[in-house]
Amino acid sequence: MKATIEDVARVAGVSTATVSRALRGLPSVTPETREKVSQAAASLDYVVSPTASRLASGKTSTIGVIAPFIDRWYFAKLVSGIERVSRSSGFDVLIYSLERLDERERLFQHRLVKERVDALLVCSLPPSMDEVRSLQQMNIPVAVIGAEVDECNSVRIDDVQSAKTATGHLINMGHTRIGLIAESPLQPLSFTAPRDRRDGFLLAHQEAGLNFDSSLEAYGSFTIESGERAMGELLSKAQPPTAVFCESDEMAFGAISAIHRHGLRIPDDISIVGFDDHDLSKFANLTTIAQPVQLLGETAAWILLEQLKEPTKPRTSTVMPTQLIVRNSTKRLGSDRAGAVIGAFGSI
Amino acid sequence: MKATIEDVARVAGVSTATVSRALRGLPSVTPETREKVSQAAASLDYVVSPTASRLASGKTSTIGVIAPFIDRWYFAKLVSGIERVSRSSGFDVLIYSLERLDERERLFQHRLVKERVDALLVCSLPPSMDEVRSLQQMNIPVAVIGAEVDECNSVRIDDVQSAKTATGHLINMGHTRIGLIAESPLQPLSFTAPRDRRDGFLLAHQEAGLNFDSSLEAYGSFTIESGERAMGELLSKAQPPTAVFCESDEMAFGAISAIHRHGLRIPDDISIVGFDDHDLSKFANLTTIAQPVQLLGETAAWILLEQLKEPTKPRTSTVMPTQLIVRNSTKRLGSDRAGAVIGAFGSI
DNA sequence: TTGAAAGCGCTAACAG
DNA sequence: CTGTTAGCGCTTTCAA
Repeated sequence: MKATIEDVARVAGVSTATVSRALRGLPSVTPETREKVSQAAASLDYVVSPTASRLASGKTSTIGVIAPFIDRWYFAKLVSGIERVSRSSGFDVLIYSLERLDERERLFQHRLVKERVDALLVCSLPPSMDEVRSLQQMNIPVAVIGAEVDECNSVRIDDVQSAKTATGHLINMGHTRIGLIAESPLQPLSFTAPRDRRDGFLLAHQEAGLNFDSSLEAYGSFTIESGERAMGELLSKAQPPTAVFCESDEMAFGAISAIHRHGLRIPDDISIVGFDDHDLSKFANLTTIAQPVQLLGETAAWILLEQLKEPTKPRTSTVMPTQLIVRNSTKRLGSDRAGAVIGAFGSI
Repeated sequence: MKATIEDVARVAGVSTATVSRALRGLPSVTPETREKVSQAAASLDYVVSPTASRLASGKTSTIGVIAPFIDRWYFAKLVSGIERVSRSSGFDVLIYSLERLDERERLFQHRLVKERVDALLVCSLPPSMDEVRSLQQMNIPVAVIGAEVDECNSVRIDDVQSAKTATGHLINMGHTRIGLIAESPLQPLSFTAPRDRRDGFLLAHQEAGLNFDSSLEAYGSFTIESGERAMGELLSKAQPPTAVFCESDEMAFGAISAIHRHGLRIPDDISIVGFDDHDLSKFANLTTIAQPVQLLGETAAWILLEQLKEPTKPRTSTVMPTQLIVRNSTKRLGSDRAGAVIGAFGSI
């Protein structure tokens, strides 16, 4: 029933070693031999057993992906990019989602991963010191997406600069009381992007000689719901902000919702800037920072694959460009509403 | 450096066979022996080599997931559910995305998959006759999510009934000119859900003694953009519909966008019903059919795992419940707007 | 309950 | 360029 390499060898009239070489496209095989082998393999409907080949070669042809979630827009896009380039190089992708925190330790600590993966992609989770050490002990190529980590490849955007640009846009429009919807510092998974974005926000103020009223900071957890709640808090202030920078588009969606629920209008009463350029942002007419998420994933996977081919390749640190996309959720403070452009999700 | 089962055996003073049995929790091992082995393993920081154990046992402890995309809300949620329950049973999840169509053939045809997977989960892609045959030749448990397929386990919702309910809601509200934004029949990947939803839509008309004006049908491809385009077509009709049923929430988002772009209001000028209950639908105030997507994934994975444990378990066909969630994107034809509820994505 | 030994199907030296 | 021969690290009869 299921043909092995021996069957192929027999039919082709060569040794198993030759079959192995021929099928893997190694150079030292005559065209004729290769052809003979291919035909034999085809006639037997033979496919190599990845398991056997992994055991013998010590290579798994698999890239591991560690991500905190996989059902959020950002991570799904990332994984999609990773999967695309990995598979096109014949690599499998093994996903480790960290939704349960206790798995985190198990994942980074043990050889569990090392045994099943040739390279590792860590998404948006700067590993702790200990974890970095564990990673290094694995002695496999590692790339981190969305953070800069010593000793690891990294692919990311400049969160500080991007947030500064977003905030600068608001400041340029004359806003001075600008709110911030940021990730709670209590968040157990320690991302760096939120902190960086907050820094950029602050930096923009500083460079503009503006004072940030820290009562205008509210916390969310990168979800719509939390963004809505946070915006609710800001709106309940005695003197609410005239503009708000949200560390993610999803929180911005929540904020938009809260604003409308309070009977206010965007951008007339409040301007909103998000971060990500979520698929829906265009339709929500949200001014935001666009980052090439899928491309981040593709690039990171590509770097790892290159390093697997050529182990001497040096570590790289790639910073991808972002772009401020001005839509209709922001306007100059005090000005009339610009034109007659109606937002996508007009009031229902 | 890396300990093997032999090292453990030596330290524990037993044979490798016993180590294997002890570590896998097989019954025929004295508590004392097991304890000795565990300690030895721990002291050596030993983890089994999945590769070796796979080759020896013929089991991969891996579930394969075939999905057309992984960066769309529905599929990401599905995968998330699958991953959760698989991993908690010690199974890896291998994702095969079919974004490139040519991969489809390769995937179903060959033993490529069979060699790396103990069971297969096919998401929303009713396999063709040939493909079903291929699947059966693999002789492994297969579950299909979102479609009913002979000889396979299936986990799904009742798309016909759900769409009928959604449409019925519109009809109950007095609408008679109801538009339909459906998947293009030209779509190469053959899903059944779209067809079923269309059937349900038609059925609702029929049972209400209503005639469906087929000029009110427009096509999309389950994306926001395509929904927007489709709605644009409907709005350009001499006599546009007063309500529209969209086969997915994402297309509904696009439709909403188009409607506002045309200066019309929801639900005052047009009512909209979607399908899915996307994370954002609550905030877009979209009336829709909620389906338990993550649960579908969890259930399907669970069924497969059970069948792997107990190969005699019969195939199952599970239909999960859906629910009409009435929000503020629909209203009775001709009535005043209900109350003062303001939509989440109020006009920006 | 435990051990000995024979593979699982392939790859990787090492010869030739 | 091709064949021979050891393993890779585990599981699994079969005996004891």
